[in-house]
Amino acid sequence: MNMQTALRSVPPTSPMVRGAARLEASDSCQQIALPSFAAVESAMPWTARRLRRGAYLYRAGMPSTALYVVRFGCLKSSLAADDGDERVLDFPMRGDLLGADALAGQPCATDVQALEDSEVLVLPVSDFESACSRTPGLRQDLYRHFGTTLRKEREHLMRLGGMRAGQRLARFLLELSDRFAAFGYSPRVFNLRMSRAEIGSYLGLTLESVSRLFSRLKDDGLIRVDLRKIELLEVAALRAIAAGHELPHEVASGAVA
Amino acid sequence: MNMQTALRSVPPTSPMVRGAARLEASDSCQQIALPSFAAVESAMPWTARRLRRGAYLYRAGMPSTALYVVRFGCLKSSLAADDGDERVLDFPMRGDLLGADALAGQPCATDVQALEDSEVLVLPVSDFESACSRTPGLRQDLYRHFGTTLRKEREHLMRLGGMRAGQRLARFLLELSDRFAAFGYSPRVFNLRMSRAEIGSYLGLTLESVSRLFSRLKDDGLIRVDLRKIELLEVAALRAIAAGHELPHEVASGAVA
DNA sequence: CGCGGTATTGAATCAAGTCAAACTTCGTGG
DNA sequence: CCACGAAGTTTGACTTGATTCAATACCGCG
Repeated sequence: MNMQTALRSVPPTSPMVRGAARLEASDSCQQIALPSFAAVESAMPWTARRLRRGAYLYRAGMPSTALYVVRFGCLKSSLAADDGDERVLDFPMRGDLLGADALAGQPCATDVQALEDSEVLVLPVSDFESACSRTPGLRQDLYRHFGTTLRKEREHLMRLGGMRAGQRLARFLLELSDRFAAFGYSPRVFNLRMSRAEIGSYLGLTLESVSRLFSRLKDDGLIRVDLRKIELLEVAALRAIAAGHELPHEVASGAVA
Repeated sequence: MNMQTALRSVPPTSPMVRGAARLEASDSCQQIALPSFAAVESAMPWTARRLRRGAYLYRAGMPSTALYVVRFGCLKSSLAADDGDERVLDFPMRGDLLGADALAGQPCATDVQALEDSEVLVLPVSDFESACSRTPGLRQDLYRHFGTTLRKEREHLMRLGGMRAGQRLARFLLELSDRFAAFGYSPRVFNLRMSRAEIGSYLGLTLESVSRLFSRLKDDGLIRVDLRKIELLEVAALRAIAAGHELPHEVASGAVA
């Protein structure tokens, strides 16, 4: 397909896009999804693949040939509903594992598109599977990955069913905050990589509702928001909203405690 | 339908509930989730466990020790939202695999309760894991299982986000119909095992809405419904609704066939 | 028989969606 | 570098689908 597009336009600094086995511990990308990955004894060939903003890693229906671990950037996995328009399922970021359908020998189930310039580690499925057969720890990691993925989906289900719009958005912001924090970035100030429409699709809301909710949070002094620049001002209050306490009513008029 | 094996209650003294390795092909329970399970060469100890209506297979937070495959019956997996009330995540039935958290060494993530008298196959996790290490096919099945589970969750996500209430219920009914059909039961006439409240929780609706929607479908002549007894009369029209075409307008007015 | 859990139905309310318009930002190419 | 058009965002007015509250009916069961 479009292998050429973003494939190996590798940084001039590192001539080695290919490697085998053990990555340095500092390469934290796989630490999260596959902690024991670095400990794999046998050679495990891998490739890096760069994606420009807007480029697709793969699309639904394509034969799946590899697993991917996000090294940096932010992507969007989505699926076209039968009524045509897309529904956003997740925003994979550093450390997230993608393309697990490959393990089941099934075609790609979703579209995955880069929201900003990103890079993923490519793990050919056959290599991975054979590594799995040799390495219980890797299997374990994989199970854990599936477990946490399912858990996240479940939580997402909770969000969509029976949760007010404000609650959903508050959760979304806090989740993003946590993820950025885990990367060592600021949990209070960050840039959204996705549009209002994409957030809305993810949360089961319209883009207008998302916009309105942002404005509301801003008016209430809980966040600062300018386009995609976000700053969380009252995390405690946000947590309260996320927990369902719609508003402790006139939260902190002056109390920044 | 419920084979005699079902009649073995579970007195601790009964040696008959234990077995090893290859189950008969007729024991279709694992065919669905784990096709190659029956082909496992080495001994794979298993136990059957019966659950009375209302009994819990496990509860969220409990240490997980085994995988389960439903042999017959209908269960409910749910999770208490932080606001207290429970959210139904799934209605596992024959062939469905439960408790995959065990593989990741994590505690049970959900509550699982029997909606009617049910039986599950118990597969101790250590045995299962060792069988996995020896049997690529079993691993493959497992991957496939995770793949389809994720796919189902995704579909469920689609339902909850951006889908009208009528659409959700229509989908729910058709999905049930398909599952029953796969079991060899009638896809047109069946009994709901769950209450309106549970359906509502599953679909992200209130029980009143569910009730109303049932009545509406009945009035429109698409289904016959009496409490939990369901008969699908106009499957095509239901599919149309499920697909988003709200109503092909005055469907078959007169055809109560 | 009457009781408790379950289901249906109605009326009023409200949250979120829809439609529409104005405005800002961003990227592209002149 | 600026201008332009496309895309993204905000905001308003209005509509509506679904919830909420509440009353009633029903089934199954002891």
